[in-house]
Amino acid sequence: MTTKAKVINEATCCDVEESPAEATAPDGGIADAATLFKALSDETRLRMVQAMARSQQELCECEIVPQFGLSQSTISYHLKVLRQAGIVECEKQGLWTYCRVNPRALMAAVKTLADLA
Amino acid sequence: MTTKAKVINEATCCDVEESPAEATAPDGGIADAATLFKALSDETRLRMVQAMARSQQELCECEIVPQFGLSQSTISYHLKVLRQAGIVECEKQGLWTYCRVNPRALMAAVKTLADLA
DNA sequence: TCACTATATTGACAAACTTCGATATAGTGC
DNA sequence: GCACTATATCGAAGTTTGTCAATATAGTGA
Repeated sequence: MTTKAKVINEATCCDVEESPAEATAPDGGIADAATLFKALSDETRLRMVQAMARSQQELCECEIVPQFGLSQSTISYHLKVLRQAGIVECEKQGLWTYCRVNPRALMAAVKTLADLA
Repeated sequence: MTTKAKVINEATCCDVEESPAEATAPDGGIADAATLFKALSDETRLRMVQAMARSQQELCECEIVPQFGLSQSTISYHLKVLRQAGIVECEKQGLWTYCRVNPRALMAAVKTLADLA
């Protein structure tokens, strides 16, 4: 590896040969982690997840809508983003859709982050 | 709380009185958490953090640039985002800027995530 | 001083995201 | 069937993000 310590007495700093192998290596799930963090990067979605986490029961989407002052279609969109990232799981029961946090997805993110710290 | 369990025998689901107090309450740092996750939501930035975490020494920005196939200004931009989110810390030494991960910021994110799981 | 190096900033542009209203889909109950 | 409810999807508008080339700023060393 060409990792370089703080040695000031060097001519130039940037004569590092490129290592695309490392850059494009199958880094375990960095792309997945990015998707996950992107889903969590919106304040509304974070609050939605928080509401689900705090509720002991599964939350119905129609209970979420009035709490956020956003249109139903917007909430539905955010829920979709969260579902696609695997952060929440929803179950349809007749007309209603019940949602809950998927702790395993969050814990995977925790692990990724902890490895970077 | 009007949190509702899975009780199917109800007329309508949505006669929940709005509770903006709960929605706009001073939720400890949800906005900060969103900023932090936003900084981590880009694959390039995640890889940059990963590179810094893996390197035992502090990394010089000029070492990062050739590894990502992106322009110097783009890398500089991403570094700025990471710095502003508190995820990395940089130190200028003459011409070079040395960067390292700030584990405390990452651990704060870990805590936020774990609380949601 | 001058040439060179590393980094930051600016302006432009395309792509992606967030939001809405309108509309579509589908279950419930009369 | 019909009216009503809950969700999903679509299309449009406005905002934000990621990227680059060009340029600016600043340190180094002859």
